[in-house]
Amino acid sequence: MTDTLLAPPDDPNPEGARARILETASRLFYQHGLRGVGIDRIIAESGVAKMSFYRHFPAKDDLIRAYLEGRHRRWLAGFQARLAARPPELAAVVDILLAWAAEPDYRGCAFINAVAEVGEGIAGVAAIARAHKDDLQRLLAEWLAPRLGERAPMAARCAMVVVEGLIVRSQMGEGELLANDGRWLLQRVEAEFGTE
Amino acid sequence: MTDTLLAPPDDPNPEGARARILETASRLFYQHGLRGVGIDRIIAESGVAKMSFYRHFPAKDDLIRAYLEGRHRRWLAGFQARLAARPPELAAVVDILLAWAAEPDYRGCAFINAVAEVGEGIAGVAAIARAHKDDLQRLLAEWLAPRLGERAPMAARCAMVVVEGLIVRSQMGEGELLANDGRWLLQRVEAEFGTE
DNA sequence: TGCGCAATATACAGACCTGTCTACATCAAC
DNA sequence: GTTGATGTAGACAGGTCTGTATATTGCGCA
Repeated sequence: MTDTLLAPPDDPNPEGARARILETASRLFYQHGLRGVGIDRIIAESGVAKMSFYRHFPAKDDLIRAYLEGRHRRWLAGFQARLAARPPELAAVVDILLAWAAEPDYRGCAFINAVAEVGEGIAGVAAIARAHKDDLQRLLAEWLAPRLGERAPMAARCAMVVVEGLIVRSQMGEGELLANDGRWLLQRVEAEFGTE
Repeated sequence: MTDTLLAPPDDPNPEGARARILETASRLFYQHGLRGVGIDRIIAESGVAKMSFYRHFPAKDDLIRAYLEGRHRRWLAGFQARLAARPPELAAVVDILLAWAAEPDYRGCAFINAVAEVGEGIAGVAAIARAHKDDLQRLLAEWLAPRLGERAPMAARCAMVVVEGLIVRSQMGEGELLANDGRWLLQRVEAEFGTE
């Protein structure tokens, strides 16, 4: 299992201008925000010529969408791998989220952050973020299905509210008792939808 | 009661450069993000000269902090006024939040958004945001106290996780079943901490 | 009347940002 | 060997951003 929640890059080959640009942009965008990082910095830190950049990404917004789509795939892959390693009890979700939040460069959910920053200001961003959350909810529902049956989708929907709350509160530095509260809330969800 | 959750400005007098600047900045910063609005636009839309602006706010970051502090006071005042009008049952919180989320210019929590956008990038922003959340949690605990007694602080802490989840999910456009899920989750919290 | 203060209008400096352009190097395929 | 795709290096245009400087106006007040 990887050290970080995020699965490794699609293209592990550090050669290739496009892969290097995406890798650098992912790190910088997540850390400093979409508008907090300029093209020049991404070009400099990825060791690529400006013309190479604009050959692969006609505009900065294209890079932003590619970053979000890549992160969507990698984050979900990493999350799914960790989920699959545990029986379908929602306490596992709290463990995974809090291990993620404890990573040194943790800055919350990249998709919440992107919507919070630019809203509808960059075409496609809101749609990608929504798709990410939908896929995560679906993933949870499928994982819960063996235990909760046809009620799994409803449980996943409720769990998502708690999941978002845990992500945001840990981002705001409220790390103290999140493990207890999160575990307890999700146990309630599980109990509700697990019983007949 | 006001039409919006936000209480009216501290200085309802639209005369005075400082008040007009803050009013304009509040609207624009909330709507387009801190880095998405330039000084020039704020100056133009508030009908103020550039020198007047810099007399009141030595730098843009000072305006940003003033905006967040003002919003902190006004939002909490508006929320408290609505809470006070209802008996301390957590379903009221869901009603208030969803009425807020239904306002036409709703874009989530200004403090979550500010932290999501700039993180530690602007001095003081993270601290103001944390103070806002702490005060909100305290307010909830005090409101719940007549009903839940000494367990009110714990209930408020759990409720905050759900509150953040509801705010973020409604911001991401997931408005469908939030009322049901939110009400149900908070009823669980209430039941847990209300029984002996 | 004249002083002082707050505000206005506007020009400007210097940095940074996105995106384009030219010129050249490498290398594989046909 | 020529062609085309991919890459590097760096200058440049045009816009926007923050923040400063200059000159002027309106007004209360002594």
